[in-house]
Order: sequence, then structure tokens, then C-alpha cells
Amino acid sequence: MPASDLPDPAPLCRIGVVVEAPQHAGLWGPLDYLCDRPLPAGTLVRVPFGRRVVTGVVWWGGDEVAPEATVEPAQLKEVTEVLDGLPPLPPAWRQLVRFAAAYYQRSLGEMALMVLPPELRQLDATQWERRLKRLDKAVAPPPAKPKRARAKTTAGVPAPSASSVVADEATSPSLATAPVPAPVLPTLTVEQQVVLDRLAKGGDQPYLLWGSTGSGKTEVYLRQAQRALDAGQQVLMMVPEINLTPQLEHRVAERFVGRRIVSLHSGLTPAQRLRNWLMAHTGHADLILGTRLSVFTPLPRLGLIVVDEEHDPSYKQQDGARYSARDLAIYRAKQEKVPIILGSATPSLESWYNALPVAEGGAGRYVRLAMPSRIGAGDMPQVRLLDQSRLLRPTMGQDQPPFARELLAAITQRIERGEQSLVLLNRRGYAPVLHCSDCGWKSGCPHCSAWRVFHKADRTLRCHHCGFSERVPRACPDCGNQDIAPVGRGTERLEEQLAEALPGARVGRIDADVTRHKGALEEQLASVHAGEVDVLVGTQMVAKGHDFRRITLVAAINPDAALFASDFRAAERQFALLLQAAGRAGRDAEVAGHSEMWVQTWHPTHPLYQALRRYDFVDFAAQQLKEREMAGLPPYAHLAMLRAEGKTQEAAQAFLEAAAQAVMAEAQAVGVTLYPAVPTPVQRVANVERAQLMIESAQRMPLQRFLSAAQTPWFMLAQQHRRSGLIRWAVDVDPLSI
DNA sequence: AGCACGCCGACT
DNA sequence: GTCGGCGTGCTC
Repeated sequence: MPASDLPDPAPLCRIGVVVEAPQHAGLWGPLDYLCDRPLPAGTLVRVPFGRRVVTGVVWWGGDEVAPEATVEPAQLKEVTEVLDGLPPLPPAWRQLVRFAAAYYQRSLGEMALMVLPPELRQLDATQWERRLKRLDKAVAPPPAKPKRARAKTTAGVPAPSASSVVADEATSPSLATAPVPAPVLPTLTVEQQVVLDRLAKGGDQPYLLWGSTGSGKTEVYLRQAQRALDAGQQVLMMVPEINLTPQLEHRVAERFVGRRIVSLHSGLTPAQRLRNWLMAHTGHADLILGTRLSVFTPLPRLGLIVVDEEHDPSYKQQDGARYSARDLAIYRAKQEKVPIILGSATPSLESWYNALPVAEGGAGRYVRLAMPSRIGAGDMPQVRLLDQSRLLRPTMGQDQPPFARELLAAITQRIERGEQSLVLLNRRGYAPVLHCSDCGWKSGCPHCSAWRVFHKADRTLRCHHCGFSERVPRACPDCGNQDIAPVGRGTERLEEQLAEALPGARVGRIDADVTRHKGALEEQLASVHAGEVDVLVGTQMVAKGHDFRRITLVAAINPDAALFASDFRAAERQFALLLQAAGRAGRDAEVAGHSEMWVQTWHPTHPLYQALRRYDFVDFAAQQLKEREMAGLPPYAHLAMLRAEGKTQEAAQAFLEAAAQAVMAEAQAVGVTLYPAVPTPVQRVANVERAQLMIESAQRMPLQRFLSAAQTPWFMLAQQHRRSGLIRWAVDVDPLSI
């Protein structure tokens, strides 16, 4: 029979697939492909894309109505393979991704694929099948005859603390009750009880749990989590940096024995991350503990979201798609109709404003729950503001004495009592710059508009922006003068100076340079806990989250920079940091009585310090909100930043100016203000010039509409400007710093 | 972003 | 004579 008489092959269906195409590829939405069977939205597929095959997510297909074809049917390619064996990503996940992509001005595909475990993007169908089979044992629901098979499974699953799968292997994840004896629960304080009672009443507004350090916020999270778990739901708990909060992980595991707890953060190996993500997505994990990326985890039984330390800047992604995980968590909670608790001792001004009742000048959008008292310890340490101007001794010449005599005396006293002190300085290295007194040479970075920092430990000059590192020269590279001197002070030098000033004291240090070596942080923390360190020098990473039992003195050495920074959020950050640092001191009742927080400052009367002295966040927030309102800054206005990188500063700025020009009429029509293009605070990094242009609007929606409308003209302009030296451009919505 | 194609310098 | 520099262009 002639070939033409063969029955027609089954018609191919058209489906829409999103692939990882950055927006400068000019592809925003789903691409059309053909497939021999209808695929439900949310299915993972491998599709030909250009000359390679990539992983994509089916965005529409199956029963949904296909949009108008935009490409000639003859040009459509066929799906290469379908990654079976995984439930499709749910509609809620797609909606969250769609919202995030639209809000943060990124392509759908970039957003969608960025938030999936990296492994998932790389595997083809064969590898995927093999991987699923291996993971199946760890991920699958308990089979009918569980005991033996599951015990074997546990052994096969590596469970380091960072990715612990704490699971009672005999418990079906779908069952709500744990068959193990319940841990003894701590008695609730009156404040905690009041908060929990309010939470039990429910409502659809987000909660802002404003509780001082040590007020027992975690216990509130755990009790609420318990309620959700008892109802058969999943709980998403977010922390700013999981490596700094092993305690939380430990506490959660301790409390919820018999529950499957998984963590999700970038510190996991790709295999661990995929496994934990799958456990969450398939509904087998009950509690998900994660950093910002975990906000996108598909959770079929989601019942509660907690965002701990909600003010922390780490929740905002600082490159690529610059999303705020805290804000997306709020969106997600609303969309999936689950309660969300934002917790902090020093809420972000945005959240604070949202939680202030309308009658008090706020937005009244959140429910504020306050827990002002510290548990199990006395009060917060007493704040002592040390007037640095009184330290100046003119006879000493230009070298300003590093510490006040009173401060040294106070530290000495701690050492004699067997207590510890924490000295904070937010600048690592030995000295921020080297200087030649003869010719004026300074240790600039050849690739950046920044100084290279002198690191004495490894005798290098290092640029903290591009990483360029060189051995420190013996003499001035310009004039040969042997006498080049360090200017200023970093943690290394502080450590050295403290050791000199306190003979016999054991001085330790924790900063990013120490932590670089794996396990060094844990080691150093252990030695502090063991009492092998008298004085601990550190950057802000020490102030965040770690619990120190024997520290009774915290000193901030040079916190003034934030008072006059051009960045309007600097004061807010500094206040949070100082308060958090103060919280490190005197967490044990026996030592709390005499614990102190010292602040060495040139401006002891500054309102920030005065509010800190009284631990008066309400007053501080009121000051800041007033300033923000007068200056037309968030939360009273909404900002976006158009950023550009170019071969020259002119190229970067020319693009920005042209971009502003192109949308000027539109901006004026909707009441959006465009500011002039300016160089970024650090103008050149790794030989790339950077500039930015601020966009401001009183309302969020007009800004959103404006940015969406501007996307295409800006994209086309960028194409033109590439020839004259534009390298990259991007919009940063709700920028943290300006 | 990848990954190709496409034209000009130092090597087996 | 080739290998490879990164400029330019495309991806349903």
C-alpha cells in the first residue's frame, strides 16, 4: 500500500514552555512547542533551544486554552523528552513565580528555573529517572511493610546537621500524630500566652511578632508550628542565614521528634538540595527550614509561614533577580490563605509602618504582637555611651587612642571574673588602606575605585570588591619610601591592639576571613563557649544569632559611620545591629545583672544612640519614619533603581539618560519621578563602570505599570547602546541601598 | 546566558 | 598552514 495511504499521525498538541532565557534575550513569556500528548501545566520537560537542549517548565498545555500562536507552526520544535515521575509544579507555585517575575521585572523563565534545585535543570530524562529511583527510597511514602525497608533507607541517606532529615521512620507523613513521647514543653510566659491566644483567633492579616531578644519568639513559632502540624499541614520557617542558626534547626528537631524536617539553602550539596526539595514538593516533609530561596518551595499542604528576623537585609537577593523573600512570603501567604508571622526585635520600618494602626499614622495592614520582656535573664545590658572626643590626648599626636581607659578597665574586670567580652568592628582586615607619607601613594585597587585592604595575617593587599590580591610591598611602589603606614583599623588590628593593651588576655577573632576555612567558625565558637577566649573581636556576623552564655560586655568600636551615610537605610540597619549585639550580652540570669553594652562614639547625644540607651525602638522608629516621610522615602514612597554597567562611565550613564528620555512622557503621565543618572557609590568594580538612576513613585501600582511598560523600550535601547560600551542593565525593584 | 559563526596573530 | 582571541547574533 502506498505511503500516502497510511493513517495521519496523531496530531501534535501545542504547549507553552518557559526556559531559562535572561530578559536581555528578549524572551519574556512561554515559548511554543509541540508535543505528542497534552502535558499539564507545571510538568518539567527538555526542549530544543537554539543549538542545545534545556530544561523548561510547561506553562500552559493540557486542557487549558492555548493563546494565539505567535510563531509559524512550521517553525515550532517538538519537546525532546518529558521528565516524568514528579508531580507537576502546582498552580500556586506558578502564580508565585509569575508574580515575582512581573514584580521584579525578570523573564518568567529565568524566575521559574532559578528557583528550582540546580540539579533539576541539568539532568536529562535518563539521568532523571536514575536519580528518582535512587531518591525514591528516601522520598516515597512509607510502603505497606515499612520497618525493614525504611531502616535501610535511613542508613542510605546522609544526614549531616545541615540537611538533617529528622524523621520517625514508622510515622506516615500524612498522619498527624507522632507516636513518640512529646518533649517537655517550657512554661509559657504571660506575653507568649497572650500572643498565642491572639494567633489562635486567626484572621487574614500578616502578624508582626515584635519581641525583644530573649523574649521567646522561637517558642511562639514552635507552638504555632505544632498547631499546623497537628492539623496535618506543612510549615515553612525562614531564617536569614541558615549557617548562623544551627540552634534553631536543633530546637526544631528536638521539639518535633517524629516529624520530617528538611532544610533548604545554598550550603547544601546539589544532591541534598534536590532531595530535600523533593521531600517538600511531594508533601513528605513536614517542616521546611530555609533561607530566602526556600520561599519558592512548592508545598502541597502549606499551613504556616514564619519569617524570622524579618528585618534582615539577607532576605533581599542582591544579584540576578533581586527579589525580597520576605515580601514574596507575604504574597504567598495571602495567595495560599495561610497565616504568616514576621518576627523581629527591630522590625524593618516597612513592616513596622504596616503594623502601626491607622490611628497612629501607620497602614494598619499587619497585626502587631508585642513581647517586650526578656525571659530567664535580667534586663538588657545597660548601655554606656562613651564620648570619643574626650579620649583625644593632643600630646599623643595623630594616633588616636584605640580604646578608652574605662573600657579597658571594664574588660579587665570581666576577665578577672571569668567572664567574656565581645568587641564589634564592622571592618575586616588589618587596615582599610596603606599610605605613603612621602609621596602620598595609597593602596588603591587597579581595577576598582576602592582601596585595597591590608591583611597582615597573609601579608596581602586585597580588594574586597573584585578580589584582586597582591603581596604587600615592602616599600612605596611609587617612590621607594620604606615608611608606608596602615591607616585606620580593621578587626585584625583591633585584635592585635587589644592583645597589647590587655597582657595575658586570650583574644580571639571571628570574621569572614576566619570563617573562610571550612569548620573554622564552629571551632572558634566552640572555643568561646568552652571559655578559652576572654575577648572576642568580630564583625557583624558575630552579632547575628549566636548565643553566648558568658559574655557580659559588648562594645561597638566605631559605629558612627551609619549616622551620616548617604544610604537612607544605614541608621535603621545600625540600630538593629547594635540592639542585636546588645542581646548577645548577659543571656544567663546569673550574669545579666552587670552586663553592659558600650558604644564608643563621637556623637553620644545623637538620637539613635539616645533611643538605643533606652532600648526604645518605638521612639527610634518614629524618628526614622518622620524623616522618611519628609524626604519622600520608603515606606512613604516606592523606589526602583535602573542600574547599568558599561566599559566607561559615560557609556553607562548615556544609556540611563536615554532610557529616562524614552519614557519621560509616560512617567509624567502616571506620576513617576525619574532622577538623574549618577555613578554608583563604588563607581568601578573589576574594570566595569557602574551607574544608576532612581525611580520614585508615591504608589506601588503606577510604579509597577510604568516599569512593565518601560521594559520593551529599554530593551531596544540597550541593544543600540551595546555598541557604544553598555555591558549590562537591570531594574532593582525596592532596592535596599541607594 | 550559552553557543555558534566569523575574521586576524603565534604556534606544531 | 592550523588553534584560538572575543565581537556579533540567535534562541519557539
